[in-house]
Amino acid sequence: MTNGSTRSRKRAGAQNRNVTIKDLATELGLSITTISRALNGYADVGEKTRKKVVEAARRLGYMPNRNAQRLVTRRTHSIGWIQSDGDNKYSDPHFIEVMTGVLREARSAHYDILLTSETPEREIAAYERYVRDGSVDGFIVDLPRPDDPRISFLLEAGIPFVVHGREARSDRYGWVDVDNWGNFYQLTRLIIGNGHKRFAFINGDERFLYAQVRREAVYAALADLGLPEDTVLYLESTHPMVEAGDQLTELALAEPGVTAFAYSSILLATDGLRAVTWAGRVPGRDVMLASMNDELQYLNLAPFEGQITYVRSSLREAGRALVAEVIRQCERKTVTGTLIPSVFNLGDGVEGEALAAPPGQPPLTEPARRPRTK
Amino acid sequence: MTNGSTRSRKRAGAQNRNVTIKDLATELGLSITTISRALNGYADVGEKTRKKVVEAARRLGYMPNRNAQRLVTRRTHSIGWIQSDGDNKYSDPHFIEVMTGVLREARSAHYDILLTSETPEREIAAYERYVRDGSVDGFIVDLPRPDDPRISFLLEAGIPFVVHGREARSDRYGWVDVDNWGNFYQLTRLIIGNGHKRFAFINGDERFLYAQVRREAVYAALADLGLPEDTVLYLESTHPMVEAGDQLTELALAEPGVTAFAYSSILLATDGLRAVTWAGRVPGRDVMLASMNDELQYLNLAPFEGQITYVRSSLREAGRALVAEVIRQCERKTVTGTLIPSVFNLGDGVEGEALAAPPGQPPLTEPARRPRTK
DNA sequence: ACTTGCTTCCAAAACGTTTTGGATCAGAAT
DNA sequence: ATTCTGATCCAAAACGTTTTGGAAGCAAGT
Repeated sequence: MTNGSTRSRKRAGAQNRNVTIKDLATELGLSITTISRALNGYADVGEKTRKKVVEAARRLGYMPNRNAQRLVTRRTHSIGWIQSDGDNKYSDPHFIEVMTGVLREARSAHYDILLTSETPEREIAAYERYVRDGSVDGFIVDLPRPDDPRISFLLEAGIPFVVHGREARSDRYGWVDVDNWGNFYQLTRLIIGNGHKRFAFINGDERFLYAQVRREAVYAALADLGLPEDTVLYLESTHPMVEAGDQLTELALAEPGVTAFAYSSILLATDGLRAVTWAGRVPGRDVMLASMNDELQYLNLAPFEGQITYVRSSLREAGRALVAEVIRQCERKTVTGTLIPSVFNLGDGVEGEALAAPPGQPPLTEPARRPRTK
Repeated sequence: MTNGSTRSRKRAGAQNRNVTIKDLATELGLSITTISRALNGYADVGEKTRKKVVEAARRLGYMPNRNAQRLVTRRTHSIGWIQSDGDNKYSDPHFIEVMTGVLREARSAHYDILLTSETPEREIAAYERYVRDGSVDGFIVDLPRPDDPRISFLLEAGIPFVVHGREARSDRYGWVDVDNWGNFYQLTRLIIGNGHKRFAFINGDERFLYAQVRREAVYAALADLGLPEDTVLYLESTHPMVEAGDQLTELALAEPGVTAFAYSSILLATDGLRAVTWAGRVPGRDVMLASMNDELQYLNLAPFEGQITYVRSSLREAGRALVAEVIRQCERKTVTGTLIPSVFNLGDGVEGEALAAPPGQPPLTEPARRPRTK
């Protein structure tokens, strides 16, 4: 496939050996022990000699060999991200958003990210291999599914990992999540509280837990409000760019009585806004759009100002928290959960009083999804 | 920012040492030398003992420690991708597309990808560090710019690398590229050949070489056809999702005499098609759309069938070729260039005879951009 | 004078591989 | 009988760090 090979030429190949700790030792007439301990900030090396060592290290351009360090310390200072090659989820702009945060935090913590794709069959084995052969210290697991086999395995194997999301076992591992349940419970109340009798909910891919939790939350809110289930017209988009928001919105517009739209992604919502406008409806007057907004960095929301009610939360912040948590886990052996904050942003003409959840309602920070009876 | 920490709990922490080559040696009563050479397929170990060794290795779940291997062989079997944290280019869906190919080829070649983001100031230093400290064997450089300092540095330092794109020095390093020049030269001829007197060209970000080459090609084609420069209305989109194709297309529609549109990305083109349709024009009848199509995996082109003339080329294939080339370079010290093939796909009612380039025209496989006099 | 304690340094072992330079032995060639 | 030739194995060194368990020197306390 990659034919068309053209030129060919030898490379210089200057096989210059790197400067090692031993070079510094002979240069300064010290032992390699002292060099090592000086550079690593131990207290048992004199202040004047430490100065000399760090000066010489900088002057000779010394750079510790990370493989030697890893071999002896049994810590790699790098964490793995194994992408399932089967699904197309990482062509999703949301993936990039959290990866941006991951890379940024990793850099500032002096950790590396090992990115791999693996076929579903070999995926589990890859998790074991990468930690057993000394490639990584731990993993980040994105987009958990119900009874996710990756989580089962990693828990069983005792390998450090953090999950972007929660499920039934989330008190046993480190996680980072947004309050999916609370946010969509609230969005539903908001829509109903603004007088809409029927609305469409265009959700994300139900194979993933976050989408299931959001669906539960919407139906739970309706139940708590004493409204029938068909108050919501439920639609699903497996990919924000394959099944675009405008097509699904047009579908919903054809249904009688639908005057509001809830979206699981701001990408779906902006597409939906276009369809709504096209159909001659005016948001804030005769129609209401509400959405989760994951703050995709490339998306300019200015043109949609005031036309979409959204609750925003930063996926990039989640990415940062993910690597912070997995590092914490590698270094202190404790697992903790982190909730990324969300903030509501009401569109023009939208009343927000429904946001104050009345007593007796389920807590907004519902820790796990409530299984829905089929 | 990542407040809301909740639970905390100790982890099991079974500090079980991994099985090493030494364990195999004592288990089988052989020397570690023999184990190593048996596993690595050397000829100086008997066939029966080799059988025993691989069987024992599988039985005990032996996995070679990669850091020990890397330390002694001075080869890491992993390649680096350093992303500039300053620009937003990797929120571009095109990035994901090539990364998909990169990861796939890396996996099948048993290489790892080290992904990092780095601030522009420290970027160059990072390239040196990652290869000097034994983290990676070489690099993939994406989206080269004019006189790209990364290329200058990597050439100077003699570090293995491959560039996704070509420029003046491209005979001195390994590269993978699509025929940007030829493709846009041809697209221009195609538009003119189909009777259009004026057209808009909505290009990508001119900070990157690929966009500059495409602009050169369009103007070169016009010059070769004896047409004035203002035959083309030149527009630039710095990001396919920030400056969307529909807005720029509406802008072009307002210009007098514009009946055709060329796009640097299929994302811009599909947006543009929407704007054109909105304006009541019909592709194939009174308007023509032409585009580069990078085969984004999530993009469903079926709804646009026949309405856009495009030349498609696989970014995923380019990704595969990139890691293949950098591996080849690490192992055989030769640099070669690879041209990813392109194929034209004419829209409804579009005549393709202009595609046969008349003699005297510049070759379609123009190796580098022609500097345009300012 | 003798111990104690503190500061500053270091030799040697260890981490888990690969590779070098033989050693051993059987059978074939001389 | 001796040498030669493969075939099969191995001891030891090396890769570049960190860490362990002191040693040396010196001042202060007894």
